Amino acid sequence: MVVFSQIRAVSLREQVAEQIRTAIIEGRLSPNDHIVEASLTEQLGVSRTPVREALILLEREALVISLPNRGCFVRAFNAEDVHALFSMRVTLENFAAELIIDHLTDADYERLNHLVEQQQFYIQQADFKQVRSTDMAFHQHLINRSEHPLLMRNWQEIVAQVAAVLYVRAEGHPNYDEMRAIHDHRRILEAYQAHDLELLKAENRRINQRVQEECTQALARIATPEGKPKR
Amino acid sequence: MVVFSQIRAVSLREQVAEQIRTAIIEGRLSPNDHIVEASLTEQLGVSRTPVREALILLEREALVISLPNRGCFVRAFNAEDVHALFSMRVTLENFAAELIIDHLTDADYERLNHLVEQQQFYIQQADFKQVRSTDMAFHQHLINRSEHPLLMRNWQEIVAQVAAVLYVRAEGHPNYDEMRAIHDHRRILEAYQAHDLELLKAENRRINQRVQEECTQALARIATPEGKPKR
DNA sequence: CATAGTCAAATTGTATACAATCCACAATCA
DNA sequence: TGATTGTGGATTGTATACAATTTGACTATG
Repeated sequence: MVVFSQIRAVSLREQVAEQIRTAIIEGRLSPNDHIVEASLTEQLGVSRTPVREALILLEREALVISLPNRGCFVRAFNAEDVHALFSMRVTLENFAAELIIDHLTDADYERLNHLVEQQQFYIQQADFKQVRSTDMAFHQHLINRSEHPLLMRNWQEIVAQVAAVLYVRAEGHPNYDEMRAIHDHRRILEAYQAHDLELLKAENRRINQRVQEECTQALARIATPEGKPKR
Repeated sequence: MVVFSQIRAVSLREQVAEQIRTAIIEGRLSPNDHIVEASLTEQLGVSRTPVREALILLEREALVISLPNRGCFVRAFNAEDVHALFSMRVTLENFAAELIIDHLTDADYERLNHLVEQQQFYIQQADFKQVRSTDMAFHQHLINRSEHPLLMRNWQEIVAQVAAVLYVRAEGHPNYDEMRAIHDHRRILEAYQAHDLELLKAENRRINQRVQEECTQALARIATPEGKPKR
């Protein structure tokens, strides 16, 4: 008899990490910004210890870069980074595809279709935060369905980077056609339902290739002259 | 005039992490062991802060599991974990293969052949620590050659787990034929030199499949009755 | 006998204090 | 003037002190 859901205390470390992560993804912290521990300590009302520990987590997600005795800087993505990011994403998504293509249930398709419709709705509402969120949920569902702990872990580590880069696309590519994602997702679903692994992989490659190019272009448009962490 | 080589300060955090990592890989810390911060503080002669930070790093490598307010426990691998580990390893190695198969130079082949010969030498010397080390160096060289930062990062995160599991194989599979690895590596090199990506991928799958089975068997042999972290 | 309540020991989580390091800029000298 | 060398302030790295949580044994109680 399952009535209650798990309660878990979430440590300050995690809360701090989540706040910084969101700030980076939403662009409130800009690339190459120096993250000073003492400043976060003040703003968040916690001591330096959880702040430091949060920064160690974020360094592992490659959202910040830590230089010894100099501190943490918000990661700046260049074209090569974006390429690496999306090529890894394809690799992981295609791995997930191999694992799940013959195991998706009607409930999965229902859920995935629902997410696509929801995303379309949010596009019409011009609520782009929710658009990103449902978009990510679509991909996340496929990954989770693999029930592969390492895959899910590695995915989690790049998903924040992807989000950060997609924010850049939104900035530097204002007239981006959000409906493309809807069509992409539908084609992915069709390939899954046809149990056509090769088609699916090709679609994933094609889509990520395109998104990568969009991000790279956006990146070039808002090109920051400086390249490396400064202060 | 180059006289001196670079000095880089390596933080206590990293040193502590390295010590714990090695202890786990070499089996001096056993699965499900409770890692008490205060105890490490004494043994290593540093304060709790770098110890805590090192444990956060190791948790990301999935070598330890941290339970809130209860502490860190040495990761225990079961058959599913081993399966997940090696399937991810194949995925990453095959991704690397795609990236580098047409870009390996004579210097690369020379280096790789040298590593194989070196490994064979250490097998004859029965120096199994060095055998593991050169074996890993072979795979590491291929990964590094991809120059794909995310791939190298993800690889780094599973390499310690692989090492820990291979230690289990050594324990529970004492009459393991070390020469198999030599043949495997030669076949990998042949596939690379033939520029036959599909053959290469198949070899990787076959090899990892076999190693996985060996590890699973070894695991079953030294089966610890208890399953979950206790204390 | 089973259940609930209480408390102490161990351990982790957090805050703060102190030491080491880095960097910018002034001071010095050829 | 230009290069090099002190010096101070800011910032991170480390140590330690204090608070919160968990756990298990023990007791009380029906």
